[in-house]
Amino acid sequence: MPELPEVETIRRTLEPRVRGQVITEALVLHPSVVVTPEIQEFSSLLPGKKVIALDRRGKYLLFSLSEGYTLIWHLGMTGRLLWLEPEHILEPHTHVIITFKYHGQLRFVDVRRFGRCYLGYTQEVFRQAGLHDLGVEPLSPDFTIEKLAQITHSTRRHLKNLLLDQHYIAGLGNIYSDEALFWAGLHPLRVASSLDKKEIERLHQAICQVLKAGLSHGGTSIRDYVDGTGRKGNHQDYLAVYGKKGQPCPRCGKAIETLKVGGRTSYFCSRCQL
DNA sequence: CCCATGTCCTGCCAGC
DNA sequence: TGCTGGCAGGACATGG
Repeated sequence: MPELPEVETIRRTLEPRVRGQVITEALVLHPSVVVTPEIQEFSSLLPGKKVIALDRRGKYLLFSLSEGYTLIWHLGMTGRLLWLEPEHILEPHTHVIITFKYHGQLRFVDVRRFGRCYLGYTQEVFRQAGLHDLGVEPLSPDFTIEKLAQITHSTRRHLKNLLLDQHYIAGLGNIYSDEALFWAGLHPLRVASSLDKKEIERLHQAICQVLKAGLSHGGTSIRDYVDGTGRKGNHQDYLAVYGKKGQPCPRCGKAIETLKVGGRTSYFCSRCQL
Protein backbone atom coordinates (compact mmCIF):
# COMPACT_ATOMS: atom_id res chain seq x y z
CA MET A 1 0.00 0.00 0.00
CA PRO A 2 1.51 3.29 -1.00
CA GLU A 3 2.66 5.27 2.03
CA LEU A 4 4.97 8.27 2.01
CA PRO A 5 8.10 6.50 0.67
CA GLU A 6 6.13 4.78 -2.09
CA VAL A 7 4.25 7.92 -3.13
CA GLU A 8 7.48 9.91 -3.12
CA THR A 9 9.17 7.24 -5.24
CA ILE A 10 6.29 7.39 -7.72
CA ARG A 11 6.59 11.18 -7.76
CA ARG A 12 10.30 11.00 -8.50
CA THR A 13 9.82 8.54 -11.36
CA LEU A 14 6.92 10.43 -12.92
CA GLU A 15 8.08 14.01 -12.46
CA PRO A 16 10.72 14.08 -15.22
CA ARG A 17 8.28 12.39 -17.60
CA VAL A 18 5.26 14.62 -17.09
CA ARG A 19 6.80 18.02 -16.27
CA GLY A 20 6.35 20.47 -19.14
CA GLN A 21 4.08 18.06 -21.00
CA VAL A 22 0.74 19.12 -22.43
CA ILE A 23 -2.32 16.89 -21.97
CA THR A 24 -4.24 16.02 -25.12
CA GLU A 25 -6.91 13.69 -23.76
CA ALA A 26 -8.38 12.46 -20.48
CA LEU A 27 -10.39 9.26 -20.58
CA VAL A 28 -12.31 8.07 -17.54
CA LEU A 29 -13.23 4.39 -17.65
CA HIS A 30 -14.56 4.16 -14.11
CA PRO A 31 -16.39 7.29 -12.92
CA SER A 32 -16.23 6.63 -9.15
CA VAL A 33 -12.49 7.31 -9.18
CA VAL A 34 -13.01 10.97 -10.05
CA VAL A 35 -14.49 12.73 -7.03
CA THR A 36 -14.67 16.19 -8.58
CA PRO A 37 -15.63 17.66 -11.00
CA GLU A 38 -18.24 15.76 -13.02
CA ILE A 39 -16.70 13.34 -15.52
CA GLN A 40 -17.63 15.42 -18.55
CA GLU A 41 -16.00 18.49 -17.06
CA PHE A 42 -12.96 16.48 -15.96
CA SER A 43 -12.47 15.21 -19.50
CA SER A 44 -12.99 18.61 -21.09
CA LEU A 45 -10.87 20.60 -18.62
CA LEU A 46 -7.66 18.56 -18.84
CA PRO A 47 -6.83 18.71 -22.58
CA GLY A 48 -4.62 21.72 -23.28
CA LYS A 49 -3.34 21.97 -19.71
CA LYS A 50 0.40 21.79 -19.15
CA VAL A 51 1.98 20.03 -16.16
CA ILE A 52 4.02 22.66 -14.33
CA ALA A 53 5.23 20.50 -11.44
CA LEU A 54 4.58 17.27 -9.60
CA ASP A 55 4.65 17.52 -5.82
CA ARG A 56 3.65 15.37 -2.88
CA ARG A 57 1.88 16.08 0.39
CA GLY A 58 1.53 13.12 2.75
CA LYS A 59 0.25 10.29 0.55
CA TYR A 60 -1.22 12.68 -2.05
CA LEU A 61 0.33 13.44 -5.44
CA LEU A 62 -0.21 16.99 -6.66
CA PHE A 63 -0.04 17.78 -10.36
CA SER A 64 0.27 21.56 -10.73
CA LEU A 65 -1.32 22.49 -14.03
CA SER A 66 -1.42 25.64 -16.10
CA GLU A 67 -4.24 28.17 -15.65
CA GLY A 68 -4.26 27.73 -11.87
CA TYR A 69 -5.51 24.15 -11.80
CA THR A 70 -4.27 21.26 -9.69
CA LEU A 71 -4.93 17.54 -10.18
CA ILE A 72 -4.72 15.69 -6.89
CA TRP A 73 -4.37 11.92 -6.70
CA HIS A 74 -4.59 9.54 -3.75
CA LEU A 75 -3.69 5.95 -4.58
CA GLY A 76 -5.64 4.27 -1.81
CA MET A 77 -4.37 0.76 -1.16
CA THR A 78 -3.69 -0.79 -4.53
CA GLY A 79 -3.64 2.20 -6.88
CA ARG A 80 -0.88 2.57 -9.45
CA LEU A 81 -0.01 5.58 -11.60
CA LEU A 82 1.93 4.23 -14.54
CA TRP A 83 3.77 5.99 -17.32
CA LEU A 84 3.18 3.91 -20.46
CA GLU A 85 3.30 4.17 -24.21
CA PRO A 86 -0.15 4.60 -25.81
CA GLU A 87 0.34 1.26 -27.59
CA HIS A 88 0.75 -0.62 -24.33
CA ILE A 89 -1.97 -3.21 -23.66
CA LEU A 90 -4.93 -2.09 -21.58
CA GLU A 91 -4.33 -3.64 -18.20
CA PRO A 92 -7.33 -4.86 -16.22
CA HIS A 93 -8.64 -2.32 -13.65
CA THR A 94 -7.44 0.67 -15.66
CA HIS A 95 -9.77 3.49 -14.60
CA VAL A 96 -8.28 6.71 -16.00
CA ILE A 97 -6.00 7.34 -18.99
CA ILE A 98 -4.38 10.74 -19.49
CA THR A 99 -2.60 11.13 -22.82
CA PHE A 100 0.20 13.63 -23.41
CA LYS A 101 1.19 15.46 -26.56
CA TYR A 102 4.61 13.88 -26.94
CA HIS A 103 3.78 10.23 -26.85
CA GLY A 104 3.09 9.00 -23.38
CA GLN A 105 0.20 8.14 -21.13
CA LEU A 106 -0.41 8.30 -17.45
CA ARG A 107 -2.69 5.43 -16.50
CA PHE A 108 -4.43 4.92 -13.18
CA VAL A 109 -4.79 1.21 -12.47
CA ASP A 110 -6.44 0.19 -9.20
CA VAL A 111 -7.79 -3.27 -8.39
CA ARG A 112 -9.59 -2.30 -5.20
CA ARG A 113 -10.66 1.14 -6.37
CA PHE A 114 -9.93 2.92 -3.10
CA GLY A 115 -7.89 5.48 -5.05
CA ARG A 116 -9.40 8.89 -5.80
CA CYS A 117 -8.59 11.95 -7.85
CA TYR A 118 -9.69 15.57 -7.66
CA LEU A 119 -9.38 18.33 -10.23
CA GLY A 120 -10.04 22.03 -9.79
CA TYR A 121 -8.60 25.43 -9.01
CA THR A 122 -5.74 24.88 -6.59
CA GLN A 123 -7.24 26.46 -3.45
CA GLU A 124 -10.64 24.89 -3.89
CA VAL A 125 -9.43 21.43 -4.82
CA PHE A 126 -7.04 21.34 -1.84
CA ARG A 127 -10.03 21.88 0.39
CA GLN A 128 -12.13 19.29 -1.43
CA ALA A 129 -9.40 16.66 -1.12
CA GLY A 130 -8.99 17.37 2.60
CA LEU A 131 -5.44 18.66 2.29
CA HIS A 132 -6.01 21.62 4.60
CA ASP A 133 -6.49 19.35 7.62
CA LEU A 134 -3.41 17.25 6.89
CA GLY A 135 -0.79 16.90 9.63
CA VAL A 136 2.90 17.71 9.64
CA GLU A 137 5.13 16.44 6.81
CA PRO A 138 7.43 14.02 8.68
CA LEU A 139 10.51 14.50 6.50
CA SER A 140 10.28 18.29 6.57
CA PRO A 141 12.06 20.67 8.98
CA ASP A 142 8.66 21.32 10.59
CA PHE A 143 8.70 17.84 12.10
CA THR A 144 10.79 18.56 15.17
CA ILE A 145 10.96 16.68 18.47
CA GLU A 146 9.03 19.59 19.99
CA LYS A 147 6.33 19.21 17.33
CA LEU A 148 6.01 15.48 18.06
CA ALA A 149 5.85 16.22 21.80
CA GLN A 150 3.04 18.67 21.12
CA ILE A 151 1.23 15.97 19.12
CA THR A 152 1.63 13.16 21.67
CA HIS A 153 0.60 15.44 24.54
CA SER A 154 -2.57 16.46 22.70
CA THR A 155 -4.38 13.12 22.79
CA ARG A 156 -4.95 9.98 24.84
CA ARG A 157 -5.32 7.80 21.77
CA HIS A 158 -3.30 4.64 21.31
CA LEU A 159 0.04 5.35 19.66
CA LYS A 160 -0.70 3.15 16.66
CA ASN A 161 -3.95 5.02 15.98
CA LEU A 162 -2.18 8.35 16.30
CA LEU A 163 0.49 7.35 13.77
CA LEU A 164 -2.15 6.20 11.28
CA ASP A 165 -4.22 9.40 11.63
CA GLN A 166 -3.14 11.73 8.81
CA HIS A 167 -4.37 14.77 10.76
CA TYR A 168 -1.39 14.45 13.12
CA ILE A 169 1.44 13.26 10.88
CA ALA A 170 0.93 12.87 7.13
CA GLY A 171 2.28 9.89 5.27
CA LEU A 172 2.54 6.94 7.64
CA GLY A 173 0.45 3.84 6.92
CA ASN A 174 0.28 0.46 8.56
CA ILE A 175 3.72 -0.75 7.48
CA TYR A 176 5.86 2.25 8.46
CA SER A 177 3.84 2.83 11.65
CA ASP A 178 4.61 -0.68 12.89
CA GLU A 179 8.25 -0.38 11.88
CA ALA A 180 8.61 3.00 13.60
CA LEU A 181 7.03 1.71 16.82
CA PHE A 182 9.37 -1.29 16.78
CA TRP A 183 12.53 0.78 16.37
CA ALA A 184 11.29 3.20 19.04
CA GLY A 185 10.65 0.28 21.41
CA LEU A 186 7.07 1.43 21.99
CA HIS A 187 3.98 -0.77 22.27
CA PRO A 188 1.19 0.03 19.74
CA LEU A 189 -1.32 0.37 22.59
CA ARG A 190 0.69 2.90 24.57
CA VAL A 191 -1.40 5.97 25.38
CA ALA A 192 0.11 8.83 23.36
CA SER A 193 0.07 11.35 26.20
CA SER A 194 1.97 8.96 28.48
CA LEU A 195 5.23 9.22 26.51
CA ASP A 196 8.12 10.84 28.32
CA LYS A 197 10.79 13.00 26.69
CA LYS A 198 13.17 10.11 25.96
CA GLU A 199 10.39 8.06 24.36
CA ILE A 200 9.28 10.99 22.21
CA GLU A 201 12.85 11.43 21.01
CA ARG A 202 13.11 7.73 20.18
CA LEU A 203 9.80 7.82 18.28
CA HIS A 204 10.87 10.91 16.35
CA GLN A 205 14.15 9.29 15.39
CA ALA A 206 12.41 6.03 14.43
CA ILE A 207 9.78 7.71 12.23
CA CYS A 208 12.43 9.65 10.31
CA GLN A 209 14.68 6.60 10.03
CA VAL A 210 12.07 4.16 8.69
CA LEU A 211 10.72 6.65 6.14
CA LYS A 212 14.22 7.47 4.86
CA ALA A 213 15.11 3.77 4.70
CA GLY A 214 11.92 3.01 2.77
CA LEU A 215 12.68 5.84 0.39
CA SER A 216 16.28 4.74 -0.14
CA HIS A 217 15.02 1.27 -1.12
CA GLY A 218 12.45 2.63 -3.56
CA GLY A 219 9.49 1.70 -1.36
CA THR A 220 8.00 -1.54 -0.04
CA SER A 221 6.50 -3.99 -2.56
CA ILE A 222 4.58 -6.62 -0.64
CA ARG A 223 1.86 -7.17 -3.19
CA ASP A 224 0.79 -4.35 -5.47
CA TYR A 225 3.15 -1.43 -5.19
CA VAL A 226 5.27 -0.41 -8.18
CA ASP A 227 6.69 3.00 -9.05
CA GLY A 228 5.67 5.14 -12.03
CA THR A 229 7.69 2.99 -14.39
CA GLY A 230 6.39 -0.33 -13.08
CA ARG A 231 9.42 -1.16 -10.91
CA LYS A 232 9.03 -2.84 -7.53
CA GLY A 233 10.74 -1.50 -4.44
CA ASN A 234 13.13 -3.42 -2.18
CA HIS A 235 12.24 -2.29 1.30
CA GLN A 236 10.18 -5.45 1.95
CA ASP A 237 13.59 -7.15 2.38
CA TYR A 238 14.45 -4.80 5.25
CA LEU A 239 11.29 -4.90 7.38
CA ALA A 240 11.76 -5.79 11.03
CA VAL A 241 8.23 -6.73 12.12
CA TYR A 242 5.56 -5.94 9.53
CA GLY A 243 4.08 -9.17 8.11
CA LYS A 244 6.42 -11.28 10.26
CA LYS A 245 4.04 -12.91 12.72
CA GLY A 246 5.71 -15.90 14.40
CA GLN A 247 9.15 -15.01 13.09
CA PRO A 248 11.92 -14.07 15.52
CA CYS A 249 12.32 -10.44 16.57
CA PRO A 250 15.51 -9.13 14.96
CA ARG A 251 16.55 -7.62 18.29
CA CYS A 252 15.70 -10.26 20.94
CA GLY A 253 14.56 -13.34 19.04
CA LYS A 254 11.11 -13.62 20.58
CA ALA A 255 8.33 -14.46 18.11
CA ILE A 256 6.61 -11.42 16.59
CA GLU A 257 2.96 -11.12 17.67
CA THR A 258 -0.08 -9.36 16.22
CA LEU A 259 -2.81 -7.28 17.71
CA LYS A 260 -5.86 -5.52 16.27
CA VAL A 261 -5.72 -1.79 16.88
CA GLY A 262 -8.54 0.26 15.44
CA GLY A 263 -9.35 -2.55 13.00
CA ARG A 264 -5.77 -2.70 11.72
CA THR A 265 -3.27 -5.48 12.28
CA SER A 266 -0.28 -4.38 14.34
CA TYR A 267 2.90 -6.43 14.26
CA PHE A 268 5.14 -6.02 17.29
CA CYS A 269 7.57 -7.64 19.69
CA SER A 270 6.08 -7.94 23.17
CA ARG A 271 9.52 -8.06 24.78
CA CYS A 272 11.11 -5.08 23.00
CA GLN A 273 8.08 -2.80 22.77
CA LEU A 274 6.78 -1.49 26.09
C1' DC B 1 -14.99 17.89 20.58
C1' DC B 2 -13.12 13.19 20.85
C1' DC B 3 -12.79 8.80 19.48
C1' DA B 4 -14.32 4.07 17.79
C1' DT B 5 -16.57 1.58 14.35
C1' DG B 6 -18.59 0.71 9.67
C1' DT B 7 -18.05 1.18 4.69
C1' DC B 8 -16.11 0.77 0.24
C1' DC B 9 -13.65 -2.98 -3.11
C1' DT B 10 -11.55 -7.31 -5.08
C1' DG B 11 -7.92 -10.87 -4.97
C1' DC B 12 -6.07 -14.25 -2.37
C1' DC B 13 -5.77 -18.17 0.57
C1' DA B 14 -6.78 -21.17 4.60
C1' DG B 15 -9.89 -24.51 5.74
C1' DC B 16 -13.50 -27.68 4.97
C1' DT C 1 -10.81 -30.51 -6.18
C1' DG C 2 -13.74 -26.72 -5.58
C1' DC C 3 -16.04 -23.61 -2.90
C1' DT C 4 -16.45 -20.14 0.73
C1' DG C 5 -15.62 -16.93 4.23
C1' DG C 6 -12.44 -14.01 6.14
C1' DC C 7 -8.80 -10.92 5.57
C1' DA C 8 -6.07 -7.01 3.68
C1' DG C 9 -6.60 -1.46 4.72
C1' DG C 10 -6.79 4.55 3.60
C1' DA C 11 -9.90 7.82 4.41
C1' DC C 12 -14.25 9.37 5.23
C1' DA C 13 -19.07 9.03 7.26
C1' DT C 14 -21.54 8.10 11.21
C1' DG C 15 -22.88 7.88 15.82
C1' DG C 16 -22.17 7.34 20.73
